[in-house]
Amino acid sequence: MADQLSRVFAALADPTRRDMVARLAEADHTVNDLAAPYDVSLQAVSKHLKVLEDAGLVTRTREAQRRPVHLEAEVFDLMTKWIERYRRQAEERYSRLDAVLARMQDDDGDTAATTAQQQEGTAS
Amino acid sequence: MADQLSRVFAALADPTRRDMVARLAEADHTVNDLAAPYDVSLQAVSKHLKVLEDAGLVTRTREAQRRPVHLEAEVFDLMTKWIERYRRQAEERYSRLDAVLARMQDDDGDTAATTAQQQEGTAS
DNA sequence: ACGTTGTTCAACCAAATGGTTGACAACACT
DNA sequence: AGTGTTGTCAACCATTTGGTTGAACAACGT
Repeated sequence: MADQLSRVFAALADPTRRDMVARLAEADHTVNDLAAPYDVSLQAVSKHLKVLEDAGLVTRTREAQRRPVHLEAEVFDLMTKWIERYRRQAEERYSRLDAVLARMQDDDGDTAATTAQQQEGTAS
Repeated sequence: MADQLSRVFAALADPTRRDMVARLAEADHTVNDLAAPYDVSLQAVSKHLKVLEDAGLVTRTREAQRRPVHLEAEVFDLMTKWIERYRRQAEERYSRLDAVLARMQDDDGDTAATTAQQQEGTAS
């Protein structure tokens, strides 16, 4: 279908699914249990769960007739790794830029109007 | 349209958009610049940028004809906050469960077959 | 065997998504 | 003034998504 990271992000892009994850963080739940608060059919909830399962966010084991749903929190790491990597990169870049701007203030350069992105583009 | 958290997750659910964000973490880019590596029309890239902009992940300022795209890394916090909250909650639950199981081992309870989720459901 | 409970599968529908092409707006360069 | 560069807007198309209903399946209690 798509790479897992895409599936995880897509799965969490829906408020109902995020709410399910939130509740599953507290305790495992059956499908009926999960469906109770929402004003949609049981089948719709089952579909949402399939999306979460395909993303690797939950697993379902069998227990008599019930299908307890269990949150697999490790998948969160996939996202945080991705996010943190680029957040850090961006922040480092901004602080480098701050340094450049501070230097320009001191020097009173005549290239002060040049935009930040060009500075960055040519910076080492 | 939808809440920002949903928009941010949805925006990052697309590999092309994630790649754009990755490149924007390094340096600001113009639209043409951004579009170069991808095998899609410029208009498609423009649409992707609109999605990222609506999510608050990027801003576009005007500079002559060019429209430099700039990454707004603060929005990442929205996601990490959400993710970390439930990850922590889930992890705490698991360690509590570990404690319960350990206690059961000691006691050699006859309810050992009872599933974890039921233990959790009635715990605390 | 039979009904009940819990859950999924199948077919369908409306809206959103990601892509296309064509027109055009804004600016820069002669 | 005329041309090229950079980017967006509008209309269209195919696919995906989130929802519905109705039927089916699976595991129990009787």
